[in-house]
Amino acid sequence: MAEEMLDALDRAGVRLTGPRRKLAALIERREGHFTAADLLKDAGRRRMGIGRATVFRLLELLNEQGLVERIDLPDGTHAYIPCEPTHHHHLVCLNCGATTDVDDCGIEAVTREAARRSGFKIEQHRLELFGRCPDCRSAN
Amino acid sequence: MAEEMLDALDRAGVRLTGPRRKLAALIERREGHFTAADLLKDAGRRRMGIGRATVFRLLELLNEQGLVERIDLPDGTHAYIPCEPTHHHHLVCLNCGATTDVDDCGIEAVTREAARRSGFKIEQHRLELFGRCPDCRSAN
DNA sequence: GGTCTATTGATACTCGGTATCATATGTGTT
DNA sequence: AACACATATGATACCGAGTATCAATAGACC
Repeated sequence: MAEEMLDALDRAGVRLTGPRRKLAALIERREGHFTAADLLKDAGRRRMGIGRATVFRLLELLNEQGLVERIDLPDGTHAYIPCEPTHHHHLVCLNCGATTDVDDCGIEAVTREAARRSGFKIEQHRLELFGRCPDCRSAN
Repeated sequence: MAEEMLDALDRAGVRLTGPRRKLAALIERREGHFTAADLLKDAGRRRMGIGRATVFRLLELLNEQGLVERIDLPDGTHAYIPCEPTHHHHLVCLNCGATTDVDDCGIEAVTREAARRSGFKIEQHRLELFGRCPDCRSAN
């Protein structure tokens, strides 16, 4: 997955620098959602000497490439999650933070119906689902 | 609608203070979504002498009562919108910021399907729709 | 009107993210 | 393999949204 990110960066025509490689590796080992601060702390613990700005810059790049998305947690805070660069929605475990992608699932029909009722022309939508992942369900 | 807010505050058992009444009136005259800074500026222009903290505190109260919701705009910024205290979703005009509420529209089926595919137990969801409102569509 | 607690505004602070800028480092070229 | 130069970097300062603190104020009930 770090490979995937580096490939995408390459394709985007930006440089494959040391800090970017290291950060991609750190993102790879993360599970569930994380914040920029989490990544920065990971890097700090390993004495990687990576600056705050660099972390935000990489996250922005990856976001542009669709490999990372910023989501709004129910508590109002932001987090980043690694994902596939196709249109999809996120399922977030409220207990452990694990995330999965789900594709369409019939949202199109919903947006069409909402458009019909409201007279709006709908151009974008965002759907976020929150709950318990299978592990956390069985763990209790 | 300002009445509605004041009633809700009363029901919530908090005091109906001057600043709260004034802010409720300001929210009433707003169209579309607004930020805390917008409200504060409104209040400042009218020399109401209302503090920053008070604005945030009222928005939080109204949010608890379901009369205001915080949404995440596509550009990543936050805004507040006045709304009804029932479960619903928001349609936001990308051009003028107008918002409308839409109710279920078949989302239940989508979450059920997503739950089936992923094994998650879904407890909450958030759907935000963005597009052009009827006025902005016809206005070009 | 008086009392007492909730609320207020000022201020300082935190936190996520961005702007700036001199220095360092990838990368395409030779 | 070294060159040149644009791109990326880290330090620092900054910004805007939101929260914590706290002495002063003002609703609400008697």
